[in-house]
Amino acid sequence: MKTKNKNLSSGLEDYLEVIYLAHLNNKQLKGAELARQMNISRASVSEALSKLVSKKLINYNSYEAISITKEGIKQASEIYNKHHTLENFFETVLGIEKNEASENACKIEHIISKNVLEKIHEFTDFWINNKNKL
Amino acid sequence: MKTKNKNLSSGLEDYLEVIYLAHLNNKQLKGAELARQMNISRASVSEALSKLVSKKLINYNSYEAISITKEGIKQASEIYNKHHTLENFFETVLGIEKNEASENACKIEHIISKNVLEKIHEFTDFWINNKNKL
DNA sequence: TATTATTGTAAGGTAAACCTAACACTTTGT
DNA sequence: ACAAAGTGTTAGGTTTACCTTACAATAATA
Repeated sequence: MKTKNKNLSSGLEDYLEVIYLAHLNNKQLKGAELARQMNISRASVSEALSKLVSKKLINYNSYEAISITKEGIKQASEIYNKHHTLENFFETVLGIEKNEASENACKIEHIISKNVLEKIHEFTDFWINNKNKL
Repeated sequence: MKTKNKNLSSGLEDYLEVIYLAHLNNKQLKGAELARQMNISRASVSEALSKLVSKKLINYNSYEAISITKEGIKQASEIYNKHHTLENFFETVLGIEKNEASENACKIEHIISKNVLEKIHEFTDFWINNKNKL
């Protein structure tokens, strides 16, 4: 007796994030291209896409470009914001180099709580405005 | 042609961490107790313990207390330090409540890079010494 | 348009972590 | 010392997320 689980797995979040990015950049994105970008087999992408379709986060028909739904955008942008907040904190406050900042953000974005994220965001803003006083 | 993988999975790191804690507190720890603490079946713990034994991170014989090896201590203490550094940062710098700080640390400790961790540590120290100036 | 390239999917497989049920072994308490 | 309680392992399942191989469908191009 399994019911729909509201929360996406890290994996599905990753797919959705790439799709969202393509959407932001007005890039057509097909399954094969997604597979290339994520370094994952076309077969696995195919499976993942049907999950995202059944969760109504994307629309997709074979051989057409993937499109993201309103709800998909909502969820993806949350993840994407987390990514940015983390990356920004790592770079601006901790002085981590962009690449490493991004890699760490990519992993942490899926598991950090909303509240901690907010605090990190606030702190980064605060830091930018006040670090000169130290 | 599979060779030994140097890195532990998150899961095995969790087991090792609990074993390490018992070691620090001079507590005898048997598989069944470990299962209880981690809310996992005895069967799963049994499997996990044989993996840790084969990686020479613990010593273990049925019905005896689990003991951790030198290498096990080395690896566990690294994870444990990460946990502490993160928890401390969340509490001290971000003002997160202990429980949430710990929960987030538990997840992030397995995936954050060593370098970022060090920077967080340094920053926390710096913050403690200088926040009064703001 | 015929051929080649690209794209998508189905089938079947692997590996990791978990589970329950059943059974065997060990320890404890009376 | 023996029954009850506790502990450990095995066998067999599930789920998730990958994979390869093989084939089918579509698109691009000579």
